[in-house]
Amino acid sequence: MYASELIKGTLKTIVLKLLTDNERMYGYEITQKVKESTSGKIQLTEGALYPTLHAMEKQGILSTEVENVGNRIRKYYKVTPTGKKLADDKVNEFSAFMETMMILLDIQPKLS
Amino acid sequence: MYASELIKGTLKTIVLKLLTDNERMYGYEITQKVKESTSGKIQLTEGALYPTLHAMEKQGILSTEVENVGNRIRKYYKVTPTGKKLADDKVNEFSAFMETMMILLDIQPKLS
DNA sequence: AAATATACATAAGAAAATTAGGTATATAAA
DNA sequence: TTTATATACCTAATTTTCTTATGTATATTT
Repeated sequence: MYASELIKGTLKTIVLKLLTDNERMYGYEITQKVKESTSGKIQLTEGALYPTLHAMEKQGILSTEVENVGNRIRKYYKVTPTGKKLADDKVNEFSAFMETMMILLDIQPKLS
Repeated sequence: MYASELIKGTLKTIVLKLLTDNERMYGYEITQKVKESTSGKIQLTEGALYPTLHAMEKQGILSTEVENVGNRIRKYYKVTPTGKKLADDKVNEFSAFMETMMILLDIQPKLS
């Protein structure tokens, strides 16, 4: 796990990226997907995720579809067209930010 | 300029890196150096920097030397031995974090 | 039967930054 | 020469964002 301060500010970017790649996902699914694809190094907390999802819906970045799975409720999120543009911008911005930080901290990326 | 939320959490790492490379620097100098070497893309605000410097001194990460330059005061900061270890850790952690984010966001670093 | 996993949610508090203000000297421009 | 900009420090109120804690409820595994 990384120091939480590092992860700060990247939540929206991560959510938008996952939702552009996956058509629709529900909150809990997002937490599990991030945990899995980062080998547990990034773990989104529900206390941070849910309020952010609600805010993004309110802002028209995401839309929702509620479904009943058995007796449980499941709330799927999708990116709106507005959200798609924002997703691109956010990912590109993070990419550029990384380039800048690599220069500033004098670090090289691992080649894969 | 990057969205401020992106830069959040990186302030201490940036300060520690600069101070390990430069022996000693004063607050204003740090803001200018960062601005210059990122072509203005990262601009530290004094309201964020000074309280952080004070906190780091209190924690034994940095030590200070006050000097008079003309009629003005200048407060130089240096990393303590404790700070040197932390600087390494912080930079390595950010580096690892970037690797993780590159996988998660599916972005490649520019080769230089 | 109890513990863990799934799945949502909110609310109090902490942490970290922004914004805005304050003091003061030095230098460049109008 | 006065005004604006640059240098150089600082703090305080507010905002933003996250953590921690808690709550509800069903499903599944031990």
